[in-house]
Amino acid sequence: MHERERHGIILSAVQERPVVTVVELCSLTDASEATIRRDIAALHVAKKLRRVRGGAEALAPNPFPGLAGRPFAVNETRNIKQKQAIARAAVDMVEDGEPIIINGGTTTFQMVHPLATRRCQVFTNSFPIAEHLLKTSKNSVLISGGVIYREQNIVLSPFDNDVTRNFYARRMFMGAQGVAPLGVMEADPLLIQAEQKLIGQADELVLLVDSTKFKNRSSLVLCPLDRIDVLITDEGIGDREAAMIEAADIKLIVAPSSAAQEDVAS
Amino acid sequence: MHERERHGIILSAVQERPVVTVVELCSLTDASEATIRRDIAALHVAKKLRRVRGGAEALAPNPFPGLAGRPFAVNETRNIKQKQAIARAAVDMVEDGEPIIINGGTTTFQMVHPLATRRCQVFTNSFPIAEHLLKTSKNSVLISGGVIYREQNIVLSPFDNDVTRNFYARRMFMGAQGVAPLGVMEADPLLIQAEQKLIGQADELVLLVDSTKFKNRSSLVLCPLDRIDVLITDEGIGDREAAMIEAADIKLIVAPSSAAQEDVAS
DNA sequence: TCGAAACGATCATTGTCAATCATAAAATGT
DNA sequence: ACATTTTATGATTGACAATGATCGTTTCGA
Repeated sequence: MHERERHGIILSAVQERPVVTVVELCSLTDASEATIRRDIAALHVAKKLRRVRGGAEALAPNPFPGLAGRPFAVNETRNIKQKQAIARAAVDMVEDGEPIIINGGTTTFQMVHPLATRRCQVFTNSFPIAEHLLKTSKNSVLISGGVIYREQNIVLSPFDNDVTRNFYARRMFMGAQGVAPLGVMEADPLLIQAEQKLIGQADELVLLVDSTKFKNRSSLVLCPLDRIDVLITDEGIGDREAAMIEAADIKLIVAPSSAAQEDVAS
Repeated sequence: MHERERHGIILSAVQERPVVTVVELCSLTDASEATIRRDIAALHVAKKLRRVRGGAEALAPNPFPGLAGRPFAVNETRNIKQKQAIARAAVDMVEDGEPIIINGGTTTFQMVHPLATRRCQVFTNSFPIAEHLLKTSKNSVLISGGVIYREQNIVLSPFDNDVTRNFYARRMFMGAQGVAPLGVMEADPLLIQAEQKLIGQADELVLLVDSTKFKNRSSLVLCPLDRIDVLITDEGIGDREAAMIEAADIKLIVAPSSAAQEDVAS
């Protein structure tokens, strides 16, 4: 782990949460507290964040006040820029008025921003996505019913006969923990359940994964690769992975992450 | 939990309702009373809120407490004090851990405040209630699935086979537009549908209506009076109405509106 | 007036910080 | 090629701030 890497992790963590503690950053970066403090101090004088006792906080207030106090897990806040570019490319696929399904996740959550000016019919199992779309857009929002899991930020019914079965869309957008020749991988059994329920309610599965996900190997196989129709990722994807995707007959979309990035202030 | 985080939680809690007690903030933040007092004192000198005995209050009263960005219709925010007293009496009926059903509505919404320090299992079709309980309490929250109606602030599935049918509780708490010898009256067809779905999933129906509702005559009969088991109202109820309620074999609870009032500045 | 709740002060404990030193890897000089 | 310097990092320690618990006092309502 190099200095740049750590700084990137620290900055993305700070951007999505009001405060991040030194200890949290230690476990994120496998660095010692001393190093994290030095990093925070350096980023502080560079005016990239504000140093506070116990950790660091973002300079600008959190742009998603709806999520304050109940953020996504910290280790899922990385690669924000790539995720935003991917989410934008995903939203570019849909037309106004079109019904879509969005599965919960940190990458798919980024779709709420480009969706703010749209008027689609969105079905989701993610409470934060529903909340955000409800408050900041005119999209028609549907939510699946069931228990609201705070940690995973999803709504999941233990029963099969819920409203999910009555919604159908041409496209479903989903995230994942990892992508491998074996298939799409996910870590959390609850997320697997939630995604399984939604797969099958759409013709076309669109997978949103930043390029680091190709290196992840989670333990649970969500579905085989050939179930996926479109995969959107960022420019960090390697040739081998791209070949793997296209060999599985998946349409590969690489979201431009350089040009359209600087204007995004999250 | 660190200082900044607590301050954020305290400030958002104070903005969502006129007054927050120290004890409520303790259960929200898992901090001790001493720490909360220190935080409130610090935020007071920082002019972020006003310190009052028992807790803290917002500097500028929020005209639509709890409903940032998407308030209920303004004419439904009347009789706030009575509604809060009624809601408190309703929450007093339930024990920690008990499953309850709360139907959407402005009166039932007030239950989120006394529920903040509880740990019940709450099933609701109200998006704001679910949202609030998720963010400001440790209750287990379940939500019905379906279309989220912005105006009525409820989630309603057009299908019968949703998760609602799989949840059962001893008590259901509901509001209404009016109460007459004919039965419980409601104005909005959507609300009728939503309430109809929930009635039947509970043994006991508890109706929360402020005393002005006895004069309302809406057009739609939700259910006959004898379907109601308990009715909670405020001291403004007249003798004739009280007699009517007890004639229908309904347990009448009059929430004391004087004692618990003065701390409420709406 | 009395009792309960809230408050303020105090103190022990815990957690956080800054300074210092040791180690290892990379860069540099001989 | 070898030794030295530089740099980044991790570990240790004493100082200090934050927290939680206790206890006596004050405030408020009955």
